[in-house]
Amino acid sequence: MGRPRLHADDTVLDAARDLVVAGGGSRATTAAVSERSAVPVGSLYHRFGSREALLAEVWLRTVRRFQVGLLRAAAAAAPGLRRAVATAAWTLDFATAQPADSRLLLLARREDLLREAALPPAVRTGLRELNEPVARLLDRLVTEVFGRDDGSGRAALTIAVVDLPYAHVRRHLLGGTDPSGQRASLLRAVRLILEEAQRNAIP
Amino acid sequence: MGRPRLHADDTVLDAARDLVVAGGGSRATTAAVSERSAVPVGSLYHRFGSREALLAEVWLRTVRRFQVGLLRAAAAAAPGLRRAVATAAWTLDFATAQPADSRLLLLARREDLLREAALPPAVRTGLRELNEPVARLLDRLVTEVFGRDDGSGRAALTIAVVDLPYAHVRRHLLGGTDPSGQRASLLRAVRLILEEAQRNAIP
DNA sequence: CCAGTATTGGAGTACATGCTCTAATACTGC
DNA sequence: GCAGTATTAGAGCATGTACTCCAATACTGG
Repeated sequence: MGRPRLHADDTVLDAARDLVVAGGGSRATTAAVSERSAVPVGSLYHRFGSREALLAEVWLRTVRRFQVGLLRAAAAAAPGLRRAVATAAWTLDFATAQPADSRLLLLARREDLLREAALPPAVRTGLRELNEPVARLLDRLVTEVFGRDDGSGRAALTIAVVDLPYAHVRRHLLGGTDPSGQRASLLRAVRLILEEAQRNAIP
Repeated sequence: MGRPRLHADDTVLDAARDLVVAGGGSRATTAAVSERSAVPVGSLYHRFGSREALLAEVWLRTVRRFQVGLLRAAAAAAPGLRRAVATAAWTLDFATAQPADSRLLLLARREDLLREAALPPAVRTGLRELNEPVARLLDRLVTEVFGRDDGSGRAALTIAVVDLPYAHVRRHLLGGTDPSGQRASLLRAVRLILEEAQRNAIP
């Protein structure tokens, strides 16, 4: 079945990710990825088809890694507030465990890496289906924490569990400090916001 | 003293900013900026010297606008908790008043727009001095709110006054909704976090 | 050992991009 | 009106970029 592969896909994806993280999407040129990964451009195109498809794969791999851990952390926690806080905590823990991937999620935008129009169909559907399990998790958390599908509850939950940890980690990664240093005080803030929203929601 | 200027600098900077916000730093090519602003490339180079310098100017202008307003809002408020909340509020108000600039701050990184090495010295020192007044403001808030330079107090303050408003505005700008809609509930959360930290800090 | 084949490897190509150059232009002070 | 000059304007150039092409390579099944 032909000549065996000499370079693992992850080698290429790691190189591309590191370049994007270090200097923005435009710095990950085919030549730069080739040099950093020691994989010739010809091989890059044989594997991925185009620069866009390669960068899309970088993005997909990272999002998948994050979400697998997120769903696992949420599943392991007790229902209600506990689960919500555990969800928030995962963003911090991911940043500590996988700093490079975390940087990609926090510092690059999808639009910087890929124009959806110019992608192979398989990748496009992959992208679209990624957010679904997480959306379902949020639905579940809303009903667990607020008892019903409350609109303003959902807003508070998103802020507390998604946006606030995101902002926190982003600031630390940009500043070069360790986000887990203030883990306790961040999670306290998360809990406070949710409890306050609970009080407002059930008057 | 020579031919009068036909195009205002801000016209060019606006065009470049909008391109960056819409599609990432790499989309703001000299040709694209020229077309969108209706200013010929020759004029761009006559004014700004290089593409890098132009993008740096875009960044500087936006950061300056944000920080001038921030410092003014903080100065106008009463000391202590009030001032801290007013500081947080400014991030929201800026997003409402200057959505395009706000998008730039939230969605672009400095590294995406410029490599510090390749900049005129004046711009480089400008960049470096930008954050200083804001850092001093944070110091001042820490002592006002917590009485002394408390480490955990500083953590809570940064989370409440920087991270939380950032997260809130980001969510709304990405989703296309108006961040000021939940202004009251966001500021309540800011106050809650700070009060809780005060209780923990002075036991 | 011999097809058959998937992969390697890098020189070569067409094109986009940042930037330069110079003539034309339209104002000011004298 | 006449220098003097800052700005306009866009054609042209050198370089960097994504991508192609094809011979060479190294494995597998028969």
